[in-house]
Amino acid sequence: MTLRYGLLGLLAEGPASGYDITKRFQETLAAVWPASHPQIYRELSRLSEDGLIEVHTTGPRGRKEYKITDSGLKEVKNWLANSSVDHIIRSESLIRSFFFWLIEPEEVLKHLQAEEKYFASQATFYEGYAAAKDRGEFGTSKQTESARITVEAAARLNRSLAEWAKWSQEKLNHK
Amino acid sequence: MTLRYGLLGLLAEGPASGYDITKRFQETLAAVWPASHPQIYRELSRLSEDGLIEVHTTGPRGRKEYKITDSGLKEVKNWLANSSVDHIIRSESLIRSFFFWLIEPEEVLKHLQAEEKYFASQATFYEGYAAAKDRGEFGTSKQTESARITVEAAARLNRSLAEWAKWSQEKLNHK
DNA sequence: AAGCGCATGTAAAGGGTTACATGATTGC
DNA sequence: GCAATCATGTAACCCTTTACATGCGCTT
Repeated sequence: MTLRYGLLGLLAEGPASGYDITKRFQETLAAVWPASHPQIYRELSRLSEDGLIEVHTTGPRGRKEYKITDSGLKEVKNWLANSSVDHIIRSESLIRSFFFWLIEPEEVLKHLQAEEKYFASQATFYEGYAAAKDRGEFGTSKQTESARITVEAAARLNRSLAEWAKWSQEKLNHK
Repeated sequence: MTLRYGLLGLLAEGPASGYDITKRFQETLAAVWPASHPQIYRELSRLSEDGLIEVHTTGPRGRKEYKITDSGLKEVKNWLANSSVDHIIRSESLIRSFFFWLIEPEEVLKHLQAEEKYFASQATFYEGYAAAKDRGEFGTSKQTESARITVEAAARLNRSLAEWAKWSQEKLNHK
């Protein structure tokens, strides 16, 4: 159901087509909830069937702009305010660490170095994004303020995983 | 494919039945990669078909103990050493934050308080677990050392999300 | 007129959850 | 004898990914 609410949330900002939303998802939400275009188009059809969104305008090349309906807006708000949070997190990166004992320490170190580099570069990216938002480069709308909070989480998560990878290397070296 | 390698990894420690592995998954890997028993039984059948594991002994109540084969062991090791890491992380908790602007600040604060509490309690749990491991309560095997690294990640992740939730509340209050 | 990017979709296959179902053994 | 727990599985459904498919519009 999460994708459903993600789409409603994006449409709450204003009308958009499946294509627009796909791009928006890639740009902003891919870090916390990836979604591919077939999935998005299908879910938009369902939302439309259920009356939570409706076709606003049609453009060239069969472009369909969707608009959120009143019941759709009610639905997202209710999700945000009253539903319980699903805390499940899956990380291939972390499950791998559980099995490090199966390979040679040198290979583990090599792996952890690459992981540290990856997470650090991600963290740096989000930290820079956060700083730009703080300088006001994306305006001061409510939406921007919420996005700032999400970016903070992405930055912190990646930074702490980078530090974890570093800590793990030290742990392996000192014994 | 990740579940597949997770099962092979657990079986690399020694023979176990689907039931045993389900429990083991619940206890140790649920934090980083949840798996339900139907999924596990199905994957074990496939692994057996593919010759990566084999039935070792059969016990009471149709209990089947599986044992990893040489090619199975080769397969996990190869996964760990040579395959590229999938860094995708999905978090409903974080995608929600992107849409905070849709609800009242008081509701956001209430929500963030609950989130902070949840993540902090998880963090405390894993930190305690890590401390127990450091006191040697789980022995000093290679497996324990790897698990220690995974637990460290779980602790850090949850701690940083708890801090993020706290930071977000302050951010909302100071403006 | 050719090629690129816009824009929308379908199809197939696999991953994952939830509910249902069954029977055996152990402990009280 | 009864209840709890062990132990395995099937079925139905939904979510997600990857590959395939198509046609329009703009730019060069």
